[in-house]
Amino acid sequence: MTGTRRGRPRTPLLSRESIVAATLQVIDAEGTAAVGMRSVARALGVDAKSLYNHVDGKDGLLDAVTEHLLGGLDLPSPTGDARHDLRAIADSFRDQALKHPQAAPLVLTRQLASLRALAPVDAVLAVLRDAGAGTEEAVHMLRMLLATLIGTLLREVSAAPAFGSNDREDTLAASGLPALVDAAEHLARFDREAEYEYAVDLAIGAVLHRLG
Amino acid sequence: MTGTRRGRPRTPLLSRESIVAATLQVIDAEGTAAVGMRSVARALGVDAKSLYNHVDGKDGLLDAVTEHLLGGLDLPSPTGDARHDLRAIADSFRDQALKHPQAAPLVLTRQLASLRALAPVDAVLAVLRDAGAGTEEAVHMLRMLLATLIGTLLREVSAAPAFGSNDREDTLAASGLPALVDAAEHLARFDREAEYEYAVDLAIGAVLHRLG
DNA sequence: ACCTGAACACCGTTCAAGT
DNA sequence: ACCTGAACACCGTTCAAGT
Repeated sequence: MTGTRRGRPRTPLLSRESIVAATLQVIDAEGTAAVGMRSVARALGVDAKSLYNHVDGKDGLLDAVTEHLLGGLDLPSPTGDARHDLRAIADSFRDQALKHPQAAPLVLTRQLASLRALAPVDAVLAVLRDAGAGTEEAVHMLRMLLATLIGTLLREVSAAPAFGSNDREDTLAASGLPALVDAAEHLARFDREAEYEYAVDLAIGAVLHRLG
Repeated sequence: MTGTRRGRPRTPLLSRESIVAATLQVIDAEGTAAVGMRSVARALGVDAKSLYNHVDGKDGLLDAVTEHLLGGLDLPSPTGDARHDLRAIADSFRDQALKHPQAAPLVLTRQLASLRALAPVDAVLAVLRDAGAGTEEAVHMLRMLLATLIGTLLREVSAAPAFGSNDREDTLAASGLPALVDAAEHLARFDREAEYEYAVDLAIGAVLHRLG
């Protein structure tokens, strides 16, 4: 008979959150390439196959991490000054991405069919609408700003060509390309903060200028 | 004794170029994820280990492909009109990336310490200098334009969030986020060509506007 | 409900051979 | 010089068991 159950319920060893946390540990310590069912399970002192009870394979694991990171965004409350508000949203995006620089490519490249991803989109659209953009125009502007931000952050976490951080000045100077030789000194330098500010301010300025 | 050699020299089965070509075949047919020493070797009718005679492991294989694609860029000759020239350079970059859409993330994210990557950089700097930018300013502008272009193209080949191609209009409308509900109709549409033009023109316009 | 043992079909890579 | 056989240390994943 299937009557009363015996034995303690035994609290589970794993949870979605503990798995996500362990994955971030692995990423911070050894990079995205080191993430695997086995390495994450090892960090939890458990067998790799156990993860399948909480997460939908390796791809689902990475989705869970991406969703967790997007959920950690803390969006600023709007002040009414469009330039300031757009910049503040971009900053909060960047802050969150740089908390786990090695994990940033996940947030910046994985497309998630999740409501988590939509809050920042809504925030940007709201600011643009308040600044006088039509709905269609606001969507174009959102996408342009997002492209610039993503391109900039990918470069900042070394997941996109920087032209500078890698190439040594003497290599550039020896290239024989005239404009490049001229600029070698500046190409060889790369100040992440300054480059971020320049790119994002220019993009935001362009959008606001178009709004008149 | 080590005298005269006997037997025909036998022309090699493989070459760096044939390997790169086979890799592109695999990528076009099954995507970057399907690239492996074994799958590429299979496409060539050869053993996986043979590739090591021509290419430095899997990473070297991907570098070779990236370098090949960058080498295929055909840069336009400058006309003296900065807006037109910058746009033409961006277009040639995009054309090359879209020849193998599945391979595009390679060119857009791998950083290559190769002279091949420097020709387009020189071209952009030359146009900016001619338009009156100082060397340091030109480098900042180059990097901003590159970030926008890379972000845009990554999205175009579905390697970055698009907010639209994936999310269905009804999902967006049901999100409860007011600005997003308002724009749901436009967010659900995504015209690659139009979005590319909007983003790149806005970025180029911003740079030229700053140059006065 | 949650964890694991056995098992499967994969990987990239080295190194000593073969021609 | 170039290709391969044998071998190694890895992967992700399924499924039937155990508690």
